[in-house]
Order: sequence, then C-alpha cells, then structure tokens
Amino acid sequence: MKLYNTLTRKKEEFKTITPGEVKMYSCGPTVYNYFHLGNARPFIVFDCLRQFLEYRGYNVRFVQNFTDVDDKLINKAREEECTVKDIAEKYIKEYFIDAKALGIKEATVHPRATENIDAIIETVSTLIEKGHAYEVDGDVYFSVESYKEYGKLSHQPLDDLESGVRKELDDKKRHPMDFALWKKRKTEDEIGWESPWGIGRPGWHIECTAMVNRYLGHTIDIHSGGFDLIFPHHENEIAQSVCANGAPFANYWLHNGFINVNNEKMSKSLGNFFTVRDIAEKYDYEVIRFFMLSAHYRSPINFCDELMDAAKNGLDRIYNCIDNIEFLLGSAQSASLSADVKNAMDGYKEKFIAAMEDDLNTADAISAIFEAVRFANSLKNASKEDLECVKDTILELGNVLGLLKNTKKESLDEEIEKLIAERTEARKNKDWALADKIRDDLKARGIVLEDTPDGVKWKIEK
RNA sequence: GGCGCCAUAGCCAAGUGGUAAGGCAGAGGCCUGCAAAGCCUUUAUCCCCAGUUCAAGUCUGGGUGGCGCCUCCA
Repeated sequence: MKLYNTLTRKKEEFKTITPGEVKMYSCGPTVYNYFHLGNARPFIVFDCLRQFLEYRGYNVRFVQNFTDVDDKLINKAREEECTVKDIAEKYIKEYFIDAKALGIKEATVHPRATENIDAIIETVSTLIEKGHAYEVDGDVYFSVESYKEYGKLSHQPLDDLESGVRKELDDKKRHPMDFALWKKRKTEDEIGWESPWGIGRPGWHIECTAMVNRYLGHTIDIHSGGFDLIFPHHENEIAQSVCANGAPFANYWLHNGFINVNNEKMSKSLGNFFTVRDIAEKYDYEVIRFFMLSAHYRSPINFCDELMDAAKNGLDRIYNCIDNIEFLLGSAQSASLSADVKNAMDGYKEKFIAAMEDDLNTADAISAIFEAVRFANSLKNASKEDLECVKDTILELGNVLGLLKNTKKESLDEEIEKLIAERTEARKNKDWALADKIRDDLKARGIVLEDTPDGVKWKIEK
C-alpha cells in the first residue's frame, strides 16, 4: 500500500513497525459543540483508512482523543453556567451519536486529556529535565530552539517561521515560537490540576503527545489530521515526543484537505457554518459519508446542495441495484456460479483494492463499485448463485468504505399489503385508474411500487 | 515575504508517458397499460505558451487564474 507522507511529501510504500500491526493516532474533536462538516472529514476519511487496513488483514490499534479541556470549553461552561466536565460529557455523547450514524467505528481507545493529566505532567517534567522546556511563573514553555529539526514537517526553517510571527511578543517566552506546555490557572474558579509548577492545565499540543506515547508507544506508524494541523500542532507534537523520548515519533503523517461551503471557506462569520447534525436533517448521514469519500482525501471539496443531491442520487443507484438483486433472488433458480460472473466480480474487487492501496483513492474505488453495479443491472437470467456473488461483492466493497449498511428489508403492515394486492387485481382487470390511484396514494405515504416482469416490487423511501 | 496545493465535459471526479474511468444532470431510444427502476446511444482542442520524447492530461520551464498554511479556525 502507498500513502502520501507529509513528512517527505511523497507517496511512500507503507511498512509497519511490527508486521501485521498498525499503530495509528488521529486528532479528535474539541468537545464544546456538535462536530461540524470540517471535523467530519478527517473522522470519516481516517476511519475509512483504518477499516481498509483491517480489511487487508492488519490488526489496527487506532487511538483518537477527545480534547476535553481548553479555552473554548471553559468559555462555553461559563456561558451555560455549568462545569467544563458537563460540557465535555454532553458533547462526547453527541459525538458518538453522529459518528455512529456516519459509519465511523469506535476507536480502540478514545482517551481524554483530563484523564491523562499524570502522563502529561510526566512528559512536561521530562522535557524540563532534558533542557527542552522552561518554567516561567507557573507557565511552562517548550523551547523550539532546543530542537534542531523543528519545522521539518511543515518544511519551514525556524527563521522563516519567525519572520511571519506576530510582533506583539509575549516577553515571558525566550523565543517567539515557543509554545505552552502547561498553562497557569488564571482565576481561582478556573479548572486546574496540581502540578510541580502550581495549579494549571495542559497546553493543547502536549496532550496528544502524552496520549500517543501512553496508548501507542514512542514511535507509531500513522498520525493523521486536517491540513491545518500540520503547523503548529503536529510540528509541536513531533518536537515534544522526539525530545522527551529520543525516538522518532510517527513514520507516516497523513493530512486531509478542507471543505468549502459554496466555494467559500466555512466560517462562523460568513454564516456558512454547518454541524453534521444540521446537515443530517436534510440528507441522510450515509450521503454525507458517501459525499466525503467521492473525492480524494487530500483534495479540497466543496459542499453545496447540488453536490449533495448528486451524491444522494449516486448512492441510490447502488442501493437500487442491491434491492433489485434481492428481489430477483426471491424467484431465481439455483445453478453453479458462472465463471463470467465470478471473473467480473474478482476484477472489480481487484480494481477496488488497487485504488484503495494507492493512497486511499476512494473516488476510484467507488467507480469500481459502480462498474459492478452496471454489470449487475445488465445480468439476464442469472442464477441464485450468480446473484449472491454479485450482491456479496458489492456489499463487501461498500462496507469497507463504511457504506451500504442499511440494507435490512423493512416489512409492510397488513393494510398496505392489502392495498398492493388490490392494485394487482385492478391491473389484471386493466382498471388503470384504480391501479394508479393506489400507487399514487402509497407513494404519498413513502411507499414506491414498481411493476416488474416478476411481479410488483416495493421500497420505502427515506 | 516564507512554505505549499490546485486547474480534465453543463456539474462532480479518477487517471502508473502509450486509444481520456466513474457518477450526477440533459437529450434520444428500448422496456412498461402508464410509470418507476434498468439497459443502450450521445456530449472533452485535458487553462495558455514553449520545450523534452517515436509518443505529453501525465515530465521540464514560463505565464494566467483559483486556494491553503505561516494567528490553539478542522
């Protein structure tokens, strides 16, 4: 498998530290609100990578954190007159509701910053001992000048970074790029923990480093997140971990592209800021996932109704296909699996895997599914075995992407069964007016009827 | 100023130097009592200009046009 590595800016052959095992960390949400579309992309994309690696037989240890203490949570708690913990608990719960609906598997571990304060303090202490960090009046800063390779992920030497820095220097820092590892509590009522430097809380960057080290070790295979995290967050994580442990941090750095809304950057001030919860009112969660996977993860994508409608229609095409196969299975004859079908399905599967192994090219992988769909739709007089093979292949590939999970057939109530029988009778008698009326009535109730050579077929519209 | 990314049909989007995938939308046809679903057909001087090569969407140089990071905003 090949992955594009931000560290080297090249696609590289993926080799794990331990054969057959993948240690992977992805930066999770700051839990002060429902997560938004921009958050959803890395969650979906890297979940997809994780599921694909598992499909290929890797044992994946996947860790995704919750940042459950920071300024945003503190402010929100003040606004709502509750504790930081209350806010965190609420939105962690909401995270799992949205994530599950989006087909995102739970991580192996979902550590929280506030449950790892001991590990964080330990790491900060080590950094001070080793001369990579210093305390000033209850705050602790990392000294970027103490790490020669600072800037290697973002490929910007320290001098260049410095020239772009804001001029109001915080005179507590020795270097303008130094960043906080530990922040002194500002007021008595603010959340804080005891530490060798007084009561305070961890800086943002250090929590990820400490949790990576605790749950995955000093060196991991994959670290991922949004493009914007490259600098400073991931750059800082590397500096912290390498300086504390004297070992490489992550071998592969993966970053996803941004989401625009109607071709503009999504931001609160532009009023085009959407949570996944908002979008899910209009589009199924699965359509959101399908949409996100329909482009390469490193490309920017544009979110708008027109494209979501297109995504919905595309996904419907696949579901229709599965639905049609299931209907045909009701009356198909048993026979041995035909070689044509078997070969075709193997071919699509191969194409799918090759695409996914090429830096997670989900767009190309999806096209393999569509090709299988067209093959399926063109089948004539297929045997039960042929149909099963086609169906299993499409579902298998869809499931790797975290899609096509909603294929459970609902049942109809008796009243509706009766109406359908009545219509069938009407059609037999060529009473088209009655037949069409029943069909229209049922459609208004969300039940769509289709007449096929093998009888009437129904589906429930979402 | 520093570091990068992108440009393929009406829209979206793949594309290892060797005949330009796939989806959505549109048009026409087939199927259907009519539909629906589906099938078939149909639409590309690959942003521009040079260069390398037997061969360039793909490599190199130069333009033009978008965009991102360098501010704990994903």
